[in-house]
Amino acid sequence: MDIPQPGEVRRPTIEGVRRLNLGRVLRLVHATGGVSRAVLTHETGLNRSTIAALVAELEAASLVEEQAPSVTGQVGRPSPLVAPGDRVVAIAVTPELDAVTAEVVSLGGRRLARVRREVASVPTPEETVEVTVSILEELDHALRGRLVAGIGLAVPGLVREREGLVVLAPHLGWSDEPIGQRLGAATGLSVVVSNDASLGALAESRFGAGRDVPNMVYLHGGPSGIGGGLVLGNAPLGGVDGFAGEIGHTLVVGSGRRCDCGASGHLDAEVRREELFAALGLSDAEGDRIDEALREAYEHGPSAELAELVDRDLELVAVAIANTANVLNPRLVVLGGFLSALVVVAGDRLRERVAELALPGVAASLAIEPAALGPSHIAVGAAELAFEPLLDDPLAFRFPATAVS
Amino acid sequence: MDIPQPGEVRRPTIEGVRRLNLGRVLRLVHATGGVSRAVLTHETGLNRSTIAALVAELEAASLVEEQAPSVTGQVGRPSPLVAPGDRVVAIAVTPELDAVTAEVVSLGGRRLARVRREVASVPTPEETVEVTVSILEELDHALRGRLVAGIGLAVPGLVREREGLVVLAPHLGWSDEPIGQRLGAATGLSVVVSNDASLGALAESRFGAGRDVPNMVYLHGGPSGIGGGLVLGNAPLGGVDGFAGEIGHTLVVGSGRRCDCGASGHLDAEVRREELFAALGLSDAEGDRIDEALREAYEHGPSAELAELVDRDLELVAVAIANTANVLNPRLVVLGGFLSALVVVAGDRLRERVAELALPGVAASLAIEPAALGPSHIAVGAAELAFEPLLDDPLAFRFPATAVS
DNA sequence: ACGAGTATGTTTGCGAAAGCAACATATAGC
DNA sequence: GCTATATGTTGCTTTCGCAAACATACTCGT
Repeated sequence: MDIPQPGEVRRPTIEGVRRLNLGRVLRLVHATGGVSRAVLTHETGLNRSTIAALVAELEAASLVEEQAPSVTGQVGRPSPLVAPGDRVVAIAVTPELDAVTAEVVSLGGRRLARVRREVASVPTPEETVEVTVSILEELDHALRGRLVAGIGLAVPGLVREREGLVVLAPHLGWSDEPIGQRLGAATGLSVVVSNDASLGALAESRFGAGRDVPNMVYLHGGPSGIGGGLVLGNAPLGGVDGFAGEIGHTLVVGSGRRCDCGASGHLDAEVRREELFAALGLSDAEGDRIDEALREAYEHGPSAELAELVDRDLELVAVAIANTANVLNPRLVVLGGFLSALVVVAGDRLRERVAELALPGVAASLAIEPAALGPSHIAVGAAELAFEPLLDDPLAFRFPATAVS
Repeated sequence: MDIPQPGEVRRPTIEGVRRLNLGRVLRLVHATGGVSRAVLTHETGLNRSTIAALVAELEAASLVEEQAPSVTGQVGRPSPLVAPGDRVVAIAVTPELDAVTAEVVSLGGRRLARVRREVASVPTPEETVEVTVSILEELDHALRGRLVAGIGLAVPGLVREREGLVVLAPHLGWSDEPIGQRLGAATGLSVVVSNDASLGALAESRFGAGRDVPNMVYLHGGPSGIGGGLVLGNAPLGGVDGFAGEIGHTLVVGSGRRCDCGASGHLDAEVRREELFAALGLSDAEGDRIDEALREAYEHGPSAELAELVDRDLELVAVAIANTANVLNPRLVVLGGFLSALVVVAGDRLRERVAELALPGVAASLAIEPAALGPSHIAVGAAELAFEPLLDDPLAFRFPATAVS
């Protein structure tokens, strides 16, 4: 249920080593979607015989499957492919203003099913639980015989991760909702709750633009404002309560507009999705088309109004990135949601401004990229979080009985 | 030589477990300055017999010493005290505008010797190396027979830690100086170089206000401006190059004064030590008396000019803290240098303003405290950093031959 | 002063886990 | 079909931490 905090020391007994190694192997299989045993050997630095034993143990637990070696054309005995077990899945739930969506994601990251259930009005926590349960019943056939590692719930707002508590989600109108507990009780599954942008960060870090980059900052522009997430040293940084990453609430202009949080001049208040959508003539529902629409507008020469808005947004985002980069010295900043559109049409100008605003050394090793994953990346991150306890200690993990047929 | 990055996995072999446990024990002995074997047993969760073996191994390497049990008045057989070996030391070097200081710090944190050598003009890297070598010769008697773990060099500026390279230290007039390498060659010792505020953060985290607080932000107001350091998950966060923590270069007012770094409105440009010193009638050399002087001024009622300056500084520091806290969600912010004086005279107002400016959840779990260590805490942090490789892998560590008599 | 109770140190044997070496096997290249 | 190469497989060895039994030194109560 917990995200392992960096610095939390695993019990350093001999069995602890086994658990660690099992976790490392399963993590590699999960991250790659399937690797040869030879690669596992090289990647972990462990002995051939040890890897064989570890894989056998994971296979006995149906967490991985060994498959015939693929034809590689390489010299030497072919190494069998170790693939994620297709019975193991996690469920990602995303409540939005007009719908609740649940997706079934397999170990290895394949999306097996997706059900979006529209709701008449902004869903309450109770409705979210109800709808989720109902979707799970609908998905019964797809889940029969599967091992469900848990549910990951992505909420646009402040979430106290340890307790599964939504402290404040202004756009959903939720406050102090112990939704993790409720959804857990209703489904019999273990539930992890997190901020949507933090989950986007996790997804981009593991499968997207941040692959192989250990120190990354993610900025997400969503319908409910600008959020962010941090991945430092390959681990998601949650902070004390799991609130970390709220880069939207950084001062970017003096005496600026009033922010929802009470302060003024925050990025979240100054750079608004609605404004960009209005300037482009896009409706709210066409959120996924923003990259394309903005690029088209720029190909034909943007209107003066649009150009001015983009320039202003760019400048303010540059300030926020420079501030954050000076504090964290990351290798990469990834922009997602409607912010990725800004990088697509004017990435070089953004990079230029950040280079001017950030400390020279910091700017020199900083890359700025648009998100590589599609709009469903938040679900991927939510599933990822739900898989985490399993990946940390594969054999100790107990799948809930209800989900096993 | 490297700071271990969180997420860097130690080779998980069986000998790796031993190394890890030896490190944990030595770290505990170092952090406490001496503990009973019984406490080590409870603290590590290891078996009595295991602890006995580990301590014996560390003792054989003269890293620790077992001493007669102290009279405790407790039931049961008394447990022998495990103290840091008094032969093991690190050397902290701090070049300043008008002097170079070297201190000998023993494992366990006791300061054994301190030599401050004044220089006529701001020391160049070459002079710093020369003076350090000369101080070490002077300290020869104190170092005879000791095991010197290494040198920690604290520099006010941007330091690429991995390479021991000072990228830019404006106040010393250094840029792109590979001082780590040079000082290493001149002394035959391994040298680690870091930013002074980052080292202050490390010291406060291990021995000061941040004891037992895993997530901490440190803000240091020194003669060369405002720097900072981060300790997250008990580990110092350096970022990609070791530049992380530059909270002084965060936007706190729109269209403000020009900062040395080229941007405007940064905390470092807006809150100046000189201004506070001038308002208090303090000379630059009386830096250590600032807490006292400001408190005295406030006891007698501050002048209108002073009160206005403090209020302004307070407000700007509050903005920087709120921004940083929203991004990192730490448990504690520690203010050092002249900034600690602000907390001492007006801590409650500062806390109040931060509570208004930061997100409610973030502010709720945030404490703001003045630094608990004296002005020499940067040296303590530098020694700490020099000890790090030894604490990480005690038996693999090889002391340089030159220092062993 | 002496025994009971308690916490800890010490010794010994055991089990778990990873490494290693020798052998077996499957591929590419000639 | 032979050789070189890379990998899987098997059995043995080493390291390490743990548990249990015993030894030791202290407090407390009588």
